Amino acid sequence: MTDATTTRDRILAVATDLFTRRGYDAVSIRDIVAAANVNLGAVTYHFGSKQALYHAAIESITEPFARRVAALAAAPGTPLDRIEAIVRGALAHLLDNPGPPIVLLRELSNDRPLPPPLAALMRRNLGVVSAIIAEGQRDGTIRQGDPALLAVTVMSQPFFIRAARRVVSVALGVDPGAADQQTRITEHVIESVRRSIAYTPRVVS
Amino acid sequence: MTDATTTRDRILAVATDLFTRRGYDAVSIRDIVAAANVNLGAVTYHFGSKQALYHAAIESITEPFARRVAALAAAPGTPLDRIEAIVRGALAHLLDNPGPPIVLLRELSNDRPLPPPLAALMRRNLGVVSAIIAEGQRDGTIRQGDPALLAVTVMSQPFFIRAARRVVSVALGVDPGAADQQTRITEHVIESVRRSIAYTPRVVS
DNA sequence: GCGTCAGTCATACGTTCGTATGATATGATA
DNA sequence: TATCATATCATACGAACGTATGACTGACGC
Repeated sequence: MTDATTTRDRILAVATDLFTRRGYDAVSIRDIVAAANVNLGAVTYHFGSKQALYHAAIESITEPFARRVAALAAAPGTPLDRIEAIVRGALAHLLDNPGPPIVLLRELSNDRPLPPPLAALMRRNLGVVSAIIAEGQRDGTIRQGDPALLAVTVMSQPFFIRAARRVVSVALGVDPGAADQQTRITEHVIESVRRSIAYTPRVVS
Repeated sequence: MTDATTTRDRILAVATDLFTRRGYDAVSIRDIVAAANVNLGAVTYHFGSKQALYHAAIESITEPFARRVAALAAAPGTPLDRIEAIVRGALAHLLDNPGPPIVLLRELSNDRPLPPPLAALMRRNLGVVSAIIAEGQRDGTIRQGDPALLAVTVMSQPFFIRAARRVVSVALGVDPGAADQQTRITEHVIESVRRSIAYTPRVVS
């Protein structure tokens, strides 16, 4: 079962899974090579070090996500619609691939420098979203405010909802992984995001 | 300088700081006792184990935060005003005490069971907020929707903004620790939260 | 004065860690 | 067939880990 790919690929796949679920420090090279059924020396040989493997794992997680967001941002539509499409797409992606939010939040919560692939992901996504927001502000469909801060508010929702799945689970008292729950959560997030950034003549006093 | 308190208290203070900044696995008992200027055996003696010390550290972080939120929730005012006061108070607290969001997000991002004091914090805060939201829904000032999900949306904002300080810093291109930035960020969060939960006759199409 | 006992201390135990080393196997090229 | 780079393998190394142990210290009640 583990022999379908090359040693290098198997290591990367296993490492991505373990690092995501447990974090860098809680995963040893020996854990990885055991799960991948390869020799202890293979990680050093193929990646150079544990840290280099970690960065490669992050890269393999963040790249598809950033590509998807970029594609949605480039689609036609009004700024608000494109934001909604991005949030919807991001949430869908993250519900299937919990890697990015989990790793990002974990890395944001310690003092070590942000791994380069993660910093790149942030810059790409926030840049894309805040450009759309600025566009919406110019045509009057999005409320005033710092586009960068608004972008953080927008993108934080899918990230937080997914990373804090266990919070949501406690809050709802049900399993948030069920399909109908996912739909409910998605619609809730979309509605909240739209409300928090759309232009409205007046907010209820 | 480190002799002002008892050995036990010094260990707890140092451990809280280190665990918060680096995470459980990245901090060794030897790190802690060195920083606290106490003997290696002191942690085992006073707390029993590294894990027990970790839980004590979490407790010391979350307790004041939960107390503050509970106090704000019990103050008089309309539901929306109390929500705003809670968000404002939570943000102020978290800007000075980054412990709770950092540790919470880190713990949410791995497979291990949530440490009991953290689970308790979540339940207390989300319970308090969703009760206020339900009250606001009954008197028509807060929009319809699952109170628990709305509570997550509300409380996620101060947590995320604080935990993702480095995201905000990248997004804004400035140091978010500066006082004027903090004010800007606070007002932004308040506005976003109010918009996302307040009842409005109609959202802009 | 003298046990008693909570607290502190140096040190040791067994384990696991990341990485290094050198031998062996494999497969394409000549 | 001989050569040679690539890959895999079993081990070894020194360091750091959490925890255990037993000796020492000093204040207190008797």
